[in-house]
Amino acid sequence: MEKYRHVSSKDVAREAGVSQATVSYVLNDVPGIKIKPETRQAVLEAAKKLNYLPNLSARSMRLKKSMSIAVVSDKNVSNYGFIKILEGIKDVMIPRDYSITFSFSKFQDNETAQHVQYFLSNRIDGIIFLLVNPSKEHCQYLASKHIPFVVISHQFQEDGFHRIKNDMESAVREALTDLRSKGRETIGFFGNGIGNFADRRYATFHKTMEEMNFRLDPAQMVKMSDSEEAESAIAQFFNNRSSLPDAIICEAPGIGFRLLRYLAKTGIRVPETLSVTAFGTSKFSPLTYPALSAIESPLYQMGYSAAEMLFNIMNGKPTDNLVVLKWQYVKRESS
Amino acid sequence: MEKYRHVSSKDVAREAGVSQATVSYVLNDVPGIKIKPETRQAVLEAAKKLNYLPNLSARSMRLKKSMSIAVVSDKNVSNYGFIKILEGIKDVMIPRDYSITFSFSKFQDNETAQHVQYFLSNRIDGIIFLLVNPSKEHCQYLASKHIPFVVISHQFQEDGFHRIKNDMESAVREALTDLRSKGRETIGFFGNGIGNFADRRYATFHKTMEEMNFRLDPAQMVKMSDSEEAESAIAQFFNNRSSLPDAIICEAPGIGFRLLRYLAKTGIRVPETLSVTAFGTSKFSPLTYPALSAIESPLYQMGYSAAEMLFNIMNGKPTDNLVVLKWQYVKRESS
DNA sequence: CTGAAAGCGCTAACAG
DNA sequence: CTGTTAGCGCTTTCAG
Repeated sequence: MEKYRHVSSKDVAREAGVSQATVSYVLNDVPGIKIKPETRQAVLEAAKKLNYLPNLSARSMRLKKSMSIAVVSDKNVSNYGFIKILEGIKDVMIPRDYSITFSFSKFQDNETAQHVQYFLSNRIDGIIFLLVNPSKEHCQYLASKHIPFVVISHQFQEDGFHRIKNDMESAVREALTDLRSKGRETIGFFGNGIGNFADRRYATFHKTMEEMNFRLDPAQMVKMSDSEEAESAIAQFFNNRSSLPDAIICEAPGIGFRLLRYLAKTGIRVPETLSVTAFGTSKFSPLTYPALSAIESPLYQMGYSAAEMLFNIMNGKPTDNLVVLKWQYVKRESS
Repeated sequence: MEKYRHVSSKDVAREAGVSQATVSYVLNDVPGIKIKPETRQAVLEAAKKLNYLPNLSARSMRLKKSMSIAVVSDKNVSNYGFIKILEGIKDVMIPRDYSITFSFSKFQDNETAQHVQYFLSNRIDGIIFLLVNPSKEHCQYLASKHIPFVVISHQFQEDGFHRIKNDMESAVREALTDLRSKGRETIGFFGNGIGNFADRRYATFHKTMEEMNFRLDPAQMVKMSDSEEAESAIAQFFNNRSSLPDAIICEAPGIGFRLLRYLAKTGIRVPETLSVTAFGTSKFSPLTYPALSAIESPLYQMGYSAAEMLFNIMNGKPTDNLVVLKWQYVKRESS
C-alpha cells in the first residue's frame, strides 16, 4: 500500500512563513499565547490550503493521550440497548474529538483483559462498560492503575466507582398502580431473578409489591431466562395451574415476547384475561399484537451521562460519581 | 489525571542489558534478523517482568499505520445485523492486532466525512461500510486518495470496488418452491422497493417469480417502508380487497412483524389463510406467533469476509474484490 | 549478532 | 509575539 503523503505542520509552517511552533499555537488556540492577527490568519489560510490535518499518532505520543475511549461490551448484549446507548456516548465524545473503540473483551485476568491492554498501550484513555458487569475486584484493579472508567449497567451495584445508576422504582410503582386501577391484584413475575434480591428488577418488583400491599404469591413466579428454555417453562406454568394470575411482569422483553407468543397460541386473551408487562426496551415491543407494555430505561441518556462523566474523569474535571436516571412505564396494549 | 507511568522499550533494554534495537528485534520477530538465543531469552524475560506493552501511538507514528479500522454505519442500521456483522469483523481484526473504531458518520462532503478525516489524521488504516451505501462518487474519491475500504451492503452494486455481495436468488427460489408445494400461487410483496429494480430484494423477488412462472399481480404489491406508516398501508390493503393473496413476502422483518400483528388483530389465520415470509434477520423472528419465516443473509460471514478483504488490501496482499455469500431460507411457522 | 543514532510529527519550555 | 530546541517511544538503517 502506497500511502498518501501526510501534510505535516512543518509544511504548513513553511507555507505560512512561520515556525512550526506558531502553527501549533494557533491551530490549538493555546491559552495564554498571543498571536498577531495577521500571523494567525496566514497560518489558518496555509492550513486550509494544504488541507492540513494533524497526525494524531504523533499528537497522542506527545500528549500521552490517545483521544479515544473504549466501549466494552459483549455479544450477548441487548442490541437495541447497545445502539441507543452508543448513540448517547457518541453525541458527547465525538464533538470533543474523542473516537470510540470497540472491545468485546471477556474478563479474564486483570492484566490480559483487552481494554486494559488497550489502555496500557496508549490506545485508549478511558473505558465505558456498556451493559456488562466488571467484577468488584476488577474495578479495584482498574482504579489501582488509575484507569478511568464508568459502568453502565442495570445490575452493577458496587459503590465507590463511577457509574450510571437507574431508578426503576417510580416506573414500577406506576405500572402496578395502573394494574390495580383495573382490579388486577394477583401479579406474577417471570424471570431469572426470582428470589434473588441482588437482581434489581426482581428486587424492585418485590419491594414495590410489598409497599403497595399486593399479595406476593410464590406460585405465580417462575424462574426462567431470556432464552429458548423459557418456552417450556411458560408452557409448564400454564399447564399446571388451574387459577391464573391477573397480570405477569416479565424480566426482559424477550420473555414478554415468548409469553405473548404462548398466549396467542393457546388463545388466552391479552390483556382481558391476562395482562403482560415487561422490563426493558426493544424496538419490537410496539410491533407485537397486542403491543407489549414495558418498563423502559433511558438508554440514550445513560450513554450520554456516562460519557460526560468519563470525559470529566479523564480531564481532571470535577464530576459526580453517580448519576441516577429514571425508568419509565410505557403503556401499550398488553397491560 | 495522573497517568500510570508507561514502561518503555528502553526500560526493557536496560533490564535485559541490551540495546533498545535488540528489544525491538526480538519482540517483533523481525525477519532476517538473527538473535542469539540467550539474548532473546533475556529480552523476553525482562519484558514479561516489567509487564511491557509497546506504546502504540509511538509505533503508529513510526510505522505510519494506526493498526485500527473504522466501521462506518448509521443509527438506522438493523441492530441485529449490526452486531452480528461486527462480530465477524472482530474475529478477524482483533487476532491480527487491529482495533475497531466506530464512526456514525453521515456522508457530507468527501473531505469532511468523519472516516476520511480519521484516515487522513492517521487514526485508522481502512474502512468498512457496514450496511450503509457510500455513493459511487464518494467511493471514487476514497480510491483516489488510496484509502482502503470495503462495502458491506445488501444494496450496493457499484463494480470495481471491494465489496461483499450476496446472492439471494437461491434462497428466494427455495422459499417460492416451498410456497408452491403448498399450492400457494398468488404471492404479494410488501415493501419500499416495489417497482424499483435497483432494490435487490424486490428485483430478486420479481425475477424469480417470473422464472418460476408465478403470476405477478400488481394489485398484491404494496409500497411501504419499515416504519409506523406501514401499519396504515397494511390496513388499507386488507380493507380494500375482497380477494387475498395466498402469501406475502415482506421486504424487512419489521414489515413482517407489523403484518403479523395486523393479521392477529383481525383474526386472519397464518399460515392457513395467508402465508407470510420476510427478508432479513431478526432476533425476534422466532418469537412471534406464528414464528416468522425468513430469507436471511449470512451476517457473521459477511463481516468476516469483509474484514479479511480489508486486511489484505491494507497489507498489500492479493485479494478478490468481490465475495459472494448466499442467503438462506429459514422456514419457521408463518409460511 | 548487536548497538548507536536518526527521525517519524507533534507540543511546550525557554529564549529572544 | 514568535522561533529554537528538545524529546515523547518506537523502528531501522548503518556500522561494527
